[in-house]
Amino acid sequence: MTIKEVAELAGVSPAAVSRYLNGGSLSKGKKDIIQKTIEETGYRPSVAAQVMRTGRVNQIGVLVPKVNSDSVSQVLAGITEELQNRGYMAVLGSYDSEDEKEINFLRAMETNQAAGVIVMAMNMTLEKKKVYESLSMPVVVTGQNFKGFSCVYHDDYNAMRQLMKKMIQAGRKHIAYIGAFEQDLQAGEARRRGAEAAYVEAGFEKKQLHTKTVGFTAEEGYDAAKDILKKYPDTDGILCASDIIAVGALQAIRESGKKAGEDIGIAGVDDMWMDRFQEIPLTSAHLYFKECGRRAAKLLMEEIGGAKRMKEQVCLDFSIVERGSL
Amino acid sequence: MTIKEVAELAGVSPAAVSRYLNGGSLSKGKKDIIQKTIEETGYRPSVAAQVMRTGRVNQIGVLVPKVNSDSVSQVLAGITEELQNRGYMAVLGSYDSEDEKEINFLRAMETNQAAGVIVMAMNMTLEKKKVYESLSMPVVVTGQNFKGFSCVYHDDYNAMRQLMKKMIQAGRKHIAYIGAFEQDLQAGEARRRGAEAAYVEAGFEKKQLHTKTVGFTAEEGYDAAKDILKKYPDTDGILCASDIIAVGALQAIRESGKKAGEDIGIAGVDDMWMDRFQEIPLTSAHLYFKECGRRAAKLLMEEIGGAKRMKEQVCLDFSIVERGSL
DNA sequence: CAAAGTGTTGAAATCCATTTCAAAGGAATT
DNA sequence: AATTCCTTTGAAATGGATTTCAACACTTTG
Repeated sequence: MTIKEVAELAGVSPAAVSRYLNGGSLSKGKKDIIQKTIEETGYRPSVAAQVMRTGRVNQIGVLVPKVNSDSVSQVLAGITEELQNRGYMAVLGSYDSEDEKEINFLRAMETNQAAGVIVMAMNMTLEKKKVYESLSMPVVVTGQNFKGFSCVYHDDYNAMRQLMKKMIQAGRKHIAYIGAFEQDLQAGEARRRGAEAAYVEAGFEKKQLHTKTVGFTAEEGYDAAKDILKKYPDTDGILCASDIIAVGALQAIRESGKKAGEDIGIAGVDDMWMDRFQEIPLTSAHLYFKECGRRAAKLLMEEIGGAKRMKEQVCLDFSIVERGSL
Repeated sequence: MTIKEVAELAGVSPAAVSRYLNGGSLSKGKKDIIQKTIEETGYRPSVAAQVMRTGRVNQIGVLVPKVNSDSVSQVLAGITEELQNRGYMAVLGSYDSEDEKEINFLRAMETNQAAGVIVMAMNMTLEKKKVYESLSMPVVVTGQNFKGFSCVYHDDYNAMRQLMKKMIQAGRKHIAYIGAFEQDLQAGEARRRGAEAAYVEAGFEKKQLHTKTVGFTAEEGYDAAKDILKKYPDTDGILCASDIIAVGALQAIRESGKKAGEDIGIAGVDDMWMDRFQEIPLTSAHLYFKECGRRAAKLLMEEIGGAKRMKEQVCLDFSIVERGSL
């Protein structure tokens, strides 16, 4: 079923049908007959032809790290929700620090004439930066502040700073920090700095803060905490860069015979659903992941619409959820 | 940069360039000059024009429930991985029991001329079934066995049957079952039947099995378990339709003053990463979610390639991971 | 040496909707 | 009645690739 056939059936020109679909000037009589014909035939215009002619596609490339964390899928959910509401679709690309694949995806999106791209936090190389800058479509970055692009990210620095502050307020003296690298490279960095800042602000010396940096898994959190507890038996507080890591650390604390929340304070970031179902409900910083995705999508829509001239850096708020594990 | 311009620069016809790109017959000399020209110009053919002409798009619609569980994103990861490897892209649609949106997405995929659709488990209404059957492209369903379509799903029935068997073997006599509805409607049903089957096979009477059915959240698992423990204080085993539910139930057990794994056996399904970090490591049935996604994508590719005539129902295996909570 | 077969080539048709342009009709103004 | 000004309309151009078809060059065969 093509526009031509519909036009013939309705006894009008294809141009008239096109105008009907796109809101051009048209007499009432023709409008009616065309509407009727379209309904009867179930005609839907060919997207390919439309793209061909107009050069506009209602698709957005979304580049996602393979890391299968809850936060990633929440951001993704936020993105798709917002895109869907605005009549756009998300085309998914996942990467796992394979730069080549990532670049291929971006290039593919470009030749697909996608309207834009949303990229979830990733480590940026110089080569990739060039590719991003060369893209002919707007780009929005989530999860980190990436100069030169619109971004939506969390206040990782202050979230962790606050947590550290609270932990110190809770009377902890010998604190360790288990940080995270991988993916959220920049976020991991910001969280570490936040922890250090509060630590130093409280009058401690920076070198007293035992720090370990691990991947985003409970296993590694477990190993790190085990190690810390062995090396520094007087540790009475463990701050983790994420709840996943904290869950691992909790296990290590448990095995050490000490009690989390009493002998050893602990906290993480992300406010995952299982936090309140830990033996000692886990204190955490709630980050608004879904909102992050939504905002990113909104920002992109604005850039696509041309309403926005300047890149915008959105730093999302957080809230500390105290559950007694400090 | 169009094919025409490239052709002119290379001193050949557009047809020759097209043949170069698509592997038609071409003399060595022309191949070389065309390759050189394409490299120099960075030409990439317009996807829209290709679709227009060939009617084929390397895009697959993927319909995902909004439920933000780990398993869903694992399946999704499997799907995108496989699709990407084969040069296809996933276009994401998420729904939340809003039939209309779901149907819209399918129709949109159809007019986009997507090569196929993968649908993650969902509850099927008669109206929707009609839509699915009317689609002009192949469909693969994951997470449930849906007559008339190719499917990849888990052996939910036997997974739960085995777990129940093991729980009974562990000496538990007063067992409760917390089932799940929502999304995986069929899977939830199969799991319940599996639990009941093993229960009856062991010589118990079906009505003795206290059953509750809840949503896919730890909160509801907690509430249900709390309720069960209050109503039936002699309960010594709780089998849960998912680990998420089990995590909630564990909390209820903890609060009741009893000890999981000793006073009360417990197990779930999904083998989530946090299972081994529970106070009492949680026994579970490992389901191969990523593989599920991969298989679904493979199946779809076969249908698209036309290699396959018959619909295929793939039932994936599972494996019980005993961790001592029974 | 003619005939048949093989492999290259480019011109032109095709896919389907949008948009420009000019024509035509009708209403309003002089 | 003549002119101007809208509005409505369809013919035709357009976008960028693929593919058919016929022509051509070159081998191979009889």
